[in-house]
Amino acid sequence: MSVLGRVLPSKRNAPITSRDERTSLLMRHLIHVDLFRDLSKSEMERLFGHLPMYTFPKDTLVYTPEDASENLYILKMGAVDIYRLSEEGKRLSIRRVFMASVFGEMGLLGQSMHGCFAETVAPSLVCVMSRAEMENLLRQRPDVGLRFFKVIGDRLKSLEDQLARLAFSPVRARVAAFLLTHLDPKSQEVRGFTHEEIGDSIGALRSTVTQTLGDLARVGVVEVKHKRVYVRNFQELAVLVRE
Amino acid sequence: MSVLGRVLPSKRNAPITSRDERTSLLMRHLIHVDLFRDLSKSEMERLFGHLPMYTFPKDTLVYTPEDASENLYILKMGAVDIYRLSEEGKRLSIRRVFMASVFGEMGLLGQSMHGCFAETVAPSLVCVMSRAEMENLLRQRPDVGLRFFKVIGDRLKSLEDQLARLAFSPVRARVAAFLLTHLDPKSQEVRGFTHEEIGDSIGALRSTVTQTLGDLARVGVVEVKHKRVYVRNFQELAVLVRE
DNA sequence: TCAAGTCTGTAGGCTAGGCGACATGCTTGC
DNA sequence: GCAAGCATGTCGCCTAGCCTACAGACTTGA
Repeated sequence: MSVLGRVLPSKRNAPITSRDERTSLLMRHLIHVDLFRDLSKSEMERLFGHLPMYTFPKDTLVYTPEDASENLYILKMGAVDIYRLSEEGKRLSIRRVFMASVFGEMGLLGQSMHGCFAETVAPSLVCVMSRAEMENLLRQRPDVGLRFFKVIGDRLKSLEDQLARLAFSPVRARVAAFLLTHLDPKSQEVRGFTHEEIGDSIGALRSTVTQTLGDLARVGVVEVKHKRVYVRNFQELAVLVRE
Repeated sequence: MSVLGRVLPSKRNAPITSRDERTSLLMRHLIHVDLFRDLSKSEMERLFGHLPMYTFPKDTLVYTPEDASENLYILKMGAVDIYRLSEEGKRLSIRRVFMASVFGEMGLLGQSMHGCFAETVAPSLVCVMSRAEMENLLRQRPDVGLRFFKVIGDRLKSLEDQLARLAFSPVRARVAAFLLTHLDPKSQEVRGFTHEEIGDSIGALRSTVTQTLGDLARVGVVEVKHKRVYVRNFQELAVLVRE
């Protein structure tokens, strides 16, 4: 039923079974997952020690809309895109998940048919927790539930923001917003997204995004390199978001 | 800080304090709130007996984006619109809440500044639960937390659906979708919404909605009356949603 | 190092739907 | 029962951004 085994039946995504290897990998990454920060190391070991873990190459489906499995996926390394496809095959990216966060939470929320694909955009290490296990954890530790609320609150907020921007703002403002929310504060740049991916996540055509980035570059707000956008005028960009 | 007292300082929205009246109103409506179905009558009485309750006339703000209060609102009677306003004052309706459901859950999810207005669209009876009280309840009764997950899962799903439709579908399909989701199965009609309200909730102009409904009527799919749309061809409408 | 594949730049035609404006029709409160 | 105020019908203009198409640039793997 799950695509896990179906799409990638090779050894590459076979569960990692060596006890030592498991424990080491578990502990090294789980402690960074915000959702579980209330748990002690020993509790994590007890709760997660037996969970299956998978490695996926780039461009691999983790789940699809047809997939009825209700799991919480913990992304320990790599990156995963959550997206929908329209009837005609157009893509709408909902979000990109990076290491030490979780995805697939809709399955836990009684929304198994939520219409999303989850696809790795980099080689990834994923841990899978079933709904039953999660419910069990929540019953034992309501404080984890409260953290979970926070995580989901962020999702709701961000979805409402996206919805409002799509309804109100022209492409230019949506591009500006995308750049600001994906800006790496250190390097002052946005990397890892093609213009097409940006378009898919703000609801615009690839060529329109290229055009818009070109406009922004001409005005000196950004500098565009291959798969890379350097933000030169943070202030002005923040103004453009509000148009 | 809360707008509760500020906007409506009259007696009309003063808390109802008579013990008998309270209990009667509480029990009559709380038992229909899905979120609390795991609780016994006596538990409800104990947990909710002391909560403030308010009556609001039509067109009254229950909270605003500036409102930092973190409450869960239980709508016992009436109807409330949750919406955002753009910079230029354009409205985007997120959803309309009817009796026996809850709203304001974002406040509980650590999103006090979530940018939404809640406004009654009919005379309403509202019960208010603070974040602390809710957290307390969740700690005592994790099963209520699981129900809450379901409620929030529905919200996430519906927001994603709206987002996808806004990104992919033309106005006509969005109108069709609106009609289907707000259709009263008994009377086969959609009532209570002006064309402007429909527009605000699908991200379209009032006049465009009127135009579109006219088109649908000309094709015989619906019949349009004042503030009322009778669906005549359910099948065809369902097809139009997918365009 | 070269070739294939992917990503980006650019341009022209085209239309959905925004925007404004006005006229007519309900309906509700006095 | 009337008048004021909403709600609806309709029209024309106009632009953002879709769509298609192609060419040049960069990157990557063999």
